Amino acid sequence: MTVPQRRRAADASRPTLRDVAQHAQVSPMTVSRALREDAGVSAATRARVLDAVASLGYRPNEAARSLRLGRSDGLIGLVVTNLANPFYSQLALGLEAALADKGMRVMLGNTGEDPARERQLVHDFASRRLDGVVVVPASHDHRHLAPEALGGMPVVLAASPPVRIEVDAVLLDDFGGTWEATRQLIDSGHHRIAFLGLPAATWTGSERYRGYCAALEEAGIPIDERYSAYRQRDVATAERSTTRLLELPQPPTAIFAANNRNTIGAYRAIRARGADVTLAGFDDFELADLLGLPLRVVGYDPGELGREAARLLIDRIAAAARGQASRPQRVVIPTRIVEYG
Amino acid sequence: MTVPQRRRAADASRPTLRDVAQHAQVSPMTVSRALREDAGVSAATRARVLDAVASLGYRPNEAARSLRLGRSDGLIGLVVTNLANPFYSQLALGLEAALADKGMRVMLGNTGEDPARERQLVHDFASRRLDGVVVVPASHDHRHLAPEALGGMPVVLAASPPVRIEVDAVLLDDFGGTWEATRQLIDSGHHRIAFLGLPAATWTGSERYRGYCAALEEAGIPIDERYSAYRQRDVATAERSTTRLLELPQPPTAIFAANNRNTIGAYRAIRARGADVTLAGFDDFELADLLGLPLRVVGYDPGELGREAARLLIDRIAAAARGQASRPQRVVIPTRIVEYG
DNA sequence: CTGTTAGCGCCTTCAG
DNA sequence: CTGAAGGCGCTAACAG
Repeated sequence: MTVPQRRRAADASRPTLRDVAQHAQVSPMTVSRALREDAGVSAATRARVLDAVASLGYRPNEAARSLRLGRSDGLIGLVVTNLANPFYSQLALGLEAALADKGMRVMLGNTGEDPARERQLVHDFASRRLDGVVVVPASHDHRHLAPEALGGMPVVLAASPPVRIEVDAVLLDDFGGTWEATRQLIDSGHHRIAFLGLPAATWTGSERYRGYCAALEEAGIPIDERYSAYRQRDVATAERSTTRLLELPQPPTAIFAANNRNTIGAYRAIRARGADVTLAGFDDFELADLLGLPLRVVGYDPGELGREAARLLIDRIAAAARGQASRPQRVVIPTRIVEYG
Repeated sequence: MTVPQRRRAADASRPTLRDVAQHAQVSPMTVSRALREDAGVSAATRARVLDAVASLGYRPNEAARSLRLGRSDGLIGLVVTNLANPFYSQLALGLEAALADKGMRVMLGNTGEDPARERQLVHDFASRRLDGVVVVPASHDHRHLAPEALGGMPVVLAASPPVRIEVDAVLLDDFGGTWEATRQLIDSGHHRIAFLGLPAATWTGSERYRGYCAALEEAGIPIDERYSAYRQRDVATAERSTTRLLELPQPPTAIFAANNRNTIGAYRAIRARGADVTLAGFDDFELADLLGLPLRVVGYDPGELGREAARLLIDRIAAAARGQASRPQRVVIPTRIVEYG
């Protein structure tokens, strides 16, 4: 029978609570308490402990802590569809900042719009016992995102409301922002307004289309399908769709683009043809003011989405820890119209 | 004496390996082996195990695994200065993608250019026993980033080479890219070329300035300090600095901007004054082609930085696991000149 | 091929 | 105010 070694050899591994205890001539328990400021440790002892911690360069092992506590220590997952999109990276930054304030961290996952990958990621996050997860869903049916399916891990959706599950969500005022911008186009005398849309199956896509339709309807302008049949996600496709719109016998005099990809694609097409069309779109973006074309965008603070998601998640986690279950909340981030050019 | 309860009550906690073992009528060890495809489990047993896993919805507890193995399971830290900058978010995306391929994950940290926060983040990551960390340093002295100071956690620097420590690094061809772009400005007949720089204490700032100086020197053009004394990080400051340059008695006929913030700031100033100045800069950016001004940029693939960092780190981690220590590597991502307008 | 033993580092519970 | 015991879920090292 071999003697089990207390430490896995003299490798570069960090000192443990035991080492600190030995160094400070106290029991491990006392060190643990001293470090967590658990009332009931004399000032003198605490000082000795902190001294030992400093001189050994001790840092607690989060894995052990997690295991013992049954939860990760302040780790939140973030699942987005495309981090290269400034919208999501700013959301990530807002989330990171809000959590870092509370000593928490973000674990990152990118789905590339693939629902299978989304499912895989949240399950992995659940395995890792993260305290919670913020998801910008790529899927339409969210049942795999239910906390009950994830070992009780709280979930907050961002940019899209829950479907077939009940969880908190942070949303943009997709409908209202689009409605307002469209109304302003109408007010400036436009009647033939085209809509350059996102895939209709997406929440943002359909809400923004709804806002557009509502504004037209309200003004008594019939919705002409020829002006709204194009649904695309990337700049190149948006550009082609716009070109087709501009080639109609009676081209639109204004275009509302459902997001920054579409706005930029539309801009490229308009500029390439030197067309006389007024452009408006959802999402503000850098350099929007320098395009040399009157442009009206629906702006908002993407970081705020992240910060609000953090808030909802932290509240939810705290409630769960107390065994409380409250009704899912829904927060809407306001939008504002910004005019350029 | 109380009976210690095996499970912490009937809460929403996930089934454990033991539960699976019981369900499959085998020992926990067998389940462990079956799941990790550790050779030496009969096909029949494995099938029973997998069955039990499926019916219980079992997922391994990563915290326990980490604790037992003394390392986190495929977790890499990423510390950047500003995730809102597309450069870093694309780097993050490249890293995430490269790691996800190997079942690994990224933990995110944003320093906001604050060295104190950088130090805090890497130490926290070390506490969490991450397998390694990629850092875009905000600090100038990197001793706090030495693996020896971090419990042996491997470190890879990005965008900036190590100072006072020896670790792997992924760099851009800051010098070469700038040199080439400046040379091209000279070749097109420019003599009074201004340099709109980053803080001189930064690696990228000084390397790019060096490239600019080298090109001028090579062409026999003396370096005129009045054309290169401005060093700034954000668009607004760059715009003001450019305006000052344009107001010189003998304004420059061309400007090289050290990064996309400076290029955009310069563009704003040039456009506001309707100045006749040729613009070039480091970093490609969206809409660069639509500014309606001839523009030459030093382009490269930011995602490649992340992917290369992943590669270096994975190699380093594997080597460390084998107890090998090889010389630090340095990878340089090539740049290319892109012309617009 | 499968099971037993022991312990990773920490914290909850109970004794002193 | 401090210490001892024990176990969170998993797996390396030994039996059988």
